[in-house]
Amino acid sequence: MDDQLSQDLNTIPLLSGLSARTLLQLRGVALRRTYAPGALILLEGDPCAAVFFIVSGQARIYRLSPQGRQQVLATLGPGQGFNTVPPFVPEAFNPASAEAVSETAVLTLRKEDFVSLVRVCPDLSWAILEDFASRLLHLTDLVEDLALRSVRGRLARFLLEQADGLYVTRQWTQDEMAVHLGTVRDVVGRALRSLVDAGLLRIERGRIILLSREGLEAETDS
Amino acid sequence: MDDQLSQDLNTIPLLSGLSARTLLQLRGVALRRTYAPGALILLEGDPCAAVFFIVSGQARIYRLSPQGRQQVLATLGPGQGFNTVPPFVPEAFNPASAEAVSETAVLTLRKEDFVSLVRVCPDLSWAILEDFASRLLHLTDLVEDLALRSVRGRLARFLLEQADGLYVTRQWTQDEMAVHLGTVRDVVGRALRSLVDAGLLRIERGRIILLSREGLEAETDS
DNA sequence: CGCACGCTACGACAAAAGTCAGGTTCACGT
DNA sequence: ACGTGAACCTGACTTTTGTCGTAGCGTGCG
Repeated sequence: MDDQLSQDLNTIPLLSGLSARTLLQLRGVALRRTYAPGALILLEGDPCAAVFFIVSGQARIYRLSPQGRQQVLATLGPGQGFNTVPPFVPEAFNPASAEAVSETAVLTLRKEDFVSLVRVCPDLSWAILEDFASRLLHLTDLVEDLALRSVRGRLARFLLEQADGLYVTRQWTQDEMAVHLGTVRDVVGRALRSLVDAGLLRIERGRIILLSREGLEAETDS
Repeated sequence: MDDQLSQDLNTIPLLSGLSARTLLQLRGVALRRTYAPGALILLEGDPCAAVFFIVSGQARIYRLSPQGRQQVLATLGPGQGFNTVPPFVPEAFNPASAEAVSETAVLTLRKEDFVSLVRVCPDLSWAILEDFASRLLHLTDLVEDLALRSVRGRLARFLLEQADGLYVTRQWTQDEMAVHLGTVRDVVGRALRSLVDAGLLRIERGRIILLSREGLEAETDS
């Protein structure tokens, strides 16, 4: 019983807690797929056919504007699910696009299978409630950011979030930051420089050093 | 059994579908309160003590910036609930402020009562899932609006949404629109005028007339 | 009637955000 | 070594957004 699919299921907290009986059922309907880096997993506006859970790799969830600008809603890693919202509303369309950041493996469930699973399993429905709740909070923060803060303020917040202590080690390109902050590369570049000029940051190859968390916190408002 | 509380419960779809037994339980723990127009119902950042359901009136849910600017997240009417999210996350703080728009009556449940109610009642938890799902979609749209559209575009979308056919009858002040659109009064004023100049709107006392829904749809992108 | 108040109009201005073009650096593969 | 492309820097420029002060206009009320 510890084949590929079982291992995959174990990496997904939402599903791994299910009863042995439900798991057995699940094995019959779950499908495993992999995507190359950059591959489109689903397109916003399409009818919702399935829900996804990431086994390995990362996926970026985003919206596109008519002009082609992006806004990232979330970047998800192993164990997290996406496109789990539309099954619960009457007209089920994918609310956002998703693409693989790195080589990414997912489990998919047809919408109907997912819904009936949730119906019979209170634990699962509770887990999804918690998931939705935290996503609502996250989106609310994002809305506040976009509506009430300048790019500079958003960038400061973003860096504070990303930083592990004083160091942001993950390599972010300005373009990536831009789509997270709801703006464009050039503007991120300027904002970064202006924070550097203000003595709040230092940029070295491959990482960013926060010289003053307090200073950045202050930039946060406005 | 058809006292005040029963009537109140009946106006709330989320709760009215509960079993007679659960309802009885509910009657013991639900509290009725009323708020004058403009009264603050809850303040963002405070520890979450209770969840709310509107019996009559309206409530505006919003976030405040350090500078005092607002962003409205939702305006809710009878039957709808708010502050229902924090009970599902580990550290429960009110995610937003709420104030009564008109004279407003609410039922409140202590967080713990609400949670145990959800735990024992699958119908309720399903209903909340649906509620959360539609709120996630709504917030996602809001994020796209704020990140990817100009004020002009947002205003166009807003008016199209508000309009019943070609007429927006509800009296919106520019200030109210501004807090919905994540901007300030002056800017809404300018955007309105520019849409009027473009021949897409006419403004009469007490209402706004959309002269061309197609034209406004076009303004929608950007 | 006259006054206060809320809402709006308008113009001038400042700041922020977005756009564009040219040039630099650096990693990578041939 | 060389070319290529991605990422980034830079400055100039436009547009959008935000801010301010002043003024008009209607409604309601003493």
